[in-house]
Amino acid sequence: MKELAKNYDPSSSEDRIYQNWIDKNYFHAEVEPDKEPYTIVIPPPNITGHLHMGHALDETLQDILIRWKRMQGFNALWLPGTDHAAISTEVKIVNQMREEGITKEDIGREGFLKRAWEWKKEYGGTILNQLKKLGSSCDWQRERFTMDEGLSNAVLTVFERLYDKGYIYRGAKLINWCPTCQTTISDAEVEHVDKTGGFWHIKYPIKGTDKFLEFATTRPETMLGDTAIAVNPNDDRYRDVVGKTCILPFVDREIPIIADEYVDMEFGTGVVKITPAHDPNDFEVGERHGLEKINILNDDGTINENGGKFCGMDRYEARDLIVKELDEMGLFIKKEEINHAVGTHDRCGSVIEPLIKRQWFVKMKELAKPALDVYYKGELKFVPDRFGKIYTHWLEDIHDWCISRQLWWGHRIPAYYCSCGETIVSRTKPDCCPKCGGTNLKQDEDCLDTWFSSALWPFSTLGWPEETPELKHFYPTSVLVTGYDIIFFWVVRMVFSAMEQMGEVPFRTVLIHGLVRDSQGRKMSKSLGNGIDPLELIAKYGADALRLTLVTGNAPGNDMRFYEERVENSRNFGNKLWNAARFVMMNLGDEEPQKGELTPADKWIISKANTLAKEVTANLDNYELGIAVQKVYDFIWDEYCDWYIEMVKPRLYNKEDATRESALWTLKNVLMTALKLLHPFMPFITEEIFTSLQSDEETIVLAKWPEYTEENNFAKDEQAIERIKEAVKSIRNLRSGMNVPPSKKVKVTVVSENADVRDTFETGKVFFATLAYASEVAVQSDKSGIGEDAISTVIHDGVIYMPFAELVDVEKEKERLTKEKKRLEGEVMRVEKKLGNEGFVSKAPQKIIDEEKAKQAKYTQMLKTVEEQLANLLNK
RNA sequence: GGGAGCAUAGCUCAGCUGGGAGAGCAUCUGCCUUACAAGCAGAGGGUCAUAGGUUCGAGCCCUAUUGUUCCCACCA
Repeated sequence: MKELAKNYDPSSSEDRIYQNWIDKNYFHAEVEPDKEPYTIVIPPPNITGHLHMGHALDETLQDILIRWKRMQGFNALWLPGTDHAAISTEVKIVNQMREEGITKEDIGREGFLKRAWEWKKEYGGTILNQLKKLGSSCDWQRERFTMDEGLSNAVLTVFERLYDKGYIYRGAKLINWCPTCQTTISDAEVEHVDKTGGFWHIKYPIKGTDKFLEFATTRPETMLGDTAIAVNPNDDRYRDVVGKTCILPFVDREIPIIADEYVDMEFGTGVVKITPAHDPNDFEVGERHGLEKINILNDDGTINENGGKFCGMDRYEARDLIVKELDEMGLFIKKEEINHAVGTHDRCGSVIEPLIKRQWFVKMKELAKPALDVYYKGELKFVPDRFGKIYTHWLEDIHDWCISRQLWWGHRIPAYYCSCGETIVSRTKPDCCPKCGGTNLKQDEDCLDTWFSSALWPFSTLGWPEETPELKHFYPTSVLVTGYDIIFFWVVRMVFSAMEQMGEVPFRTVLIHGLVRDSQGRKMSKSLGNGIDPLELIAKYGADALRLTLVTGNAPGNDMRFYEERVENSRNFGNKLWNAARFVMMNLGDEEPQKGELTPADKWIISKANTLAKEVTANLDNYELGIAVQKVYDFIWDEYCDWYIEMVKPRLYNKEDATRESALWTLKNVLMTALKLLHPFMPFITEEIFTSLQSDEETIVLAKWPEYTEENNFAKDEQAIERIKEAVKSIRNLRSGMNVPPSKKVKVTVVSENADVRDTFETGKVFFATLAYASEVAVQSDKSGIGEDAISTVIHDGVIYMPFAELVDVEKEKERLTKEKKRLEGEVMRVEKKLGNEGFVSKAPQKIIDEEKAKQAKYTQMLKTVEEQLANLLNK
């Protein structure tokens, strides 16, 4: 027998247990064609990342599913890996270099990449090691990285294929430019932030008249790129000026006054300046009217040579100066404050400048269709379902995806330009130009959007484009677990990529979770400094406690507020379980108990555990993880610890008791079932107890998941024990009301005319006595031998008497019984009203009616007994 | 301008297909009962946002309203 500490200490065991799992290779999944696969690919964290609460939640959910399915006998594969995170990583390295006084240009592309790979080697594994602390049962032998050779090959293959099919094209379009990161970004990466800003009212002189056209703008500096002024064609105010021109100050350009439906007559003055090169709407207007597109910005956000004398100034500096000079010219009218949505870069927060650049795009309309179809056909499900709407809305209103980035860290675009003007897209560098035969080919300088490679993750990680056995066996994956915040970035792109390349969904279900917020409901963020470090919590309370906290009391898709007190409670639960196990082991000693004859109490807990297995499995099947774990928690704490263990104590302490061994057997076996049901949620402590209880050679990781069986269903015994529990509660309530300490034990007499009830209490006499703090228990059919002044409490089909004469305060007793009478009268009335309702009796299901009838009988009987008791009291 | 979520005990939240309102924390009372004081036993506390409707029956379904949070969107 092992000596076990009184308090469970996760820090002393978790790392050891995890190492053992790794050594034994439990998490590795081989291709086994006979076994049904269950696959999850991890949302690859960035190599720059550190484990935060969001990861902890995401990984916990995945680990629960994987561990559960593994126990169910599936060939469970959880494939881990990391994302190269193009911008994040590049920015990080550039910053690091800046501290050393080096720039990218100093060391060149090759030098930079060399450095980046070194950085990856050093820090890229950090987050994965942190995942291990959580207990994640990933197959580490299958770890992948988005820039692995195989995955890079997948990227190039997809690029080439999409290009050949005409889905990828290069063109000069209006794109989102981040002047800080100096790269394009996709629409999904633009975050619209409401800001108050200036709204400058300006007027331009109309040529050939002494009139002006007044308009307002939030970005005065873009006037340098204006190529028209627009009004609504139906606007009578401006009918006569359409077709005339304005003179653009500073650059002295003559720009036409045009009419376009886009202009809202109601808004402002009904006049809009048109800058096709720097605004998406204006771009469209420009296309319709054949306007010139003049780019006035450099990549760093300064004004370029098209800005005349403002050339070289930062755009904001130029803005102020332009307004000032317009004022001097008498063209500035006023400045208002306005609240409007400003596009910012979600990574660095800089204001995005729309501008025209030649970039690579994916044509999305057609690719989106199959991704929508699979959702509407039900081949792809979201849990909860409402997130399907977010998914479809995005796909239905999709724009072409700008995939080129002006970065070095990432997959370089496999396009080669010949001096003859030919563009060749090829996975490998062509020897010569197929058109002119020239050998002076230059590869495109840009890299691909990070999400281009993560979009392929569910199949590239399994070996695609090679037809590997893994791909055949494990694809499509079973479920994808992720937060609602990356549906656009990732989920959407994985689905259309998979549909195009594999012709099949990448996963059947998307399980969406919410955000982990701080105790005040704010997002955890670096800038607020309100982040809670999961690793610190693990060190303090253990990974099991953190996991339990993250999964308890939270419905799928909903955000959760995080309180450390909740982790404390989870830790306490672990300790409770630990002590229950300690109790079992102390009593087991070295025995291996035989089943023997089971008592009603044994059957009751076995039956409860049996039902539990059924319900927990059903909840997990429906992704109701929080409900599932709550049930296991309640079973262990309330039923197993607070009732069953207390019930069997007298049998254990009496070595002569004939049912002692069956008590031990039941204690152990029910505990085993509970441990297994809990294992996916709290893997470490369950393994620690399991191996202590069973043997070090076995593991709960591969234990068989409990299943409901008919032979373990004991409805009658459940009912009997519930009746005793009810009586115990009633007695405790009574004693507590009179402030009787548990140490004061008295004779308890159960009086019932019902033979079954007498039998129940007779059989459970010993533990009933313990639970009810009784010195002895008598069970009889009438009141004979009970003192006149005994106090009583009414139970279903009986009365319980205790000799508390000296403690009884007659007035208080009257009050108590009157209150009880009132309560029961209420119950009887409610039930009778229900049963007297013709509509209820004729329409409600029979089961419900029967239940109500049983209640009617019970409460009527109890009411009658209480009335008798009360009458007796009044007679005194 | 569209779309979605949330509103349940003092606090934070569960409540799965409609069938007598739950948990954790907090509060109050009594217990160091030989597994556990990170514990045990008991108690108080809710017109389930408001108003209608459907139903024999509504926290749950429908409609409207109020408050709140979030997402999407090109009103300069």
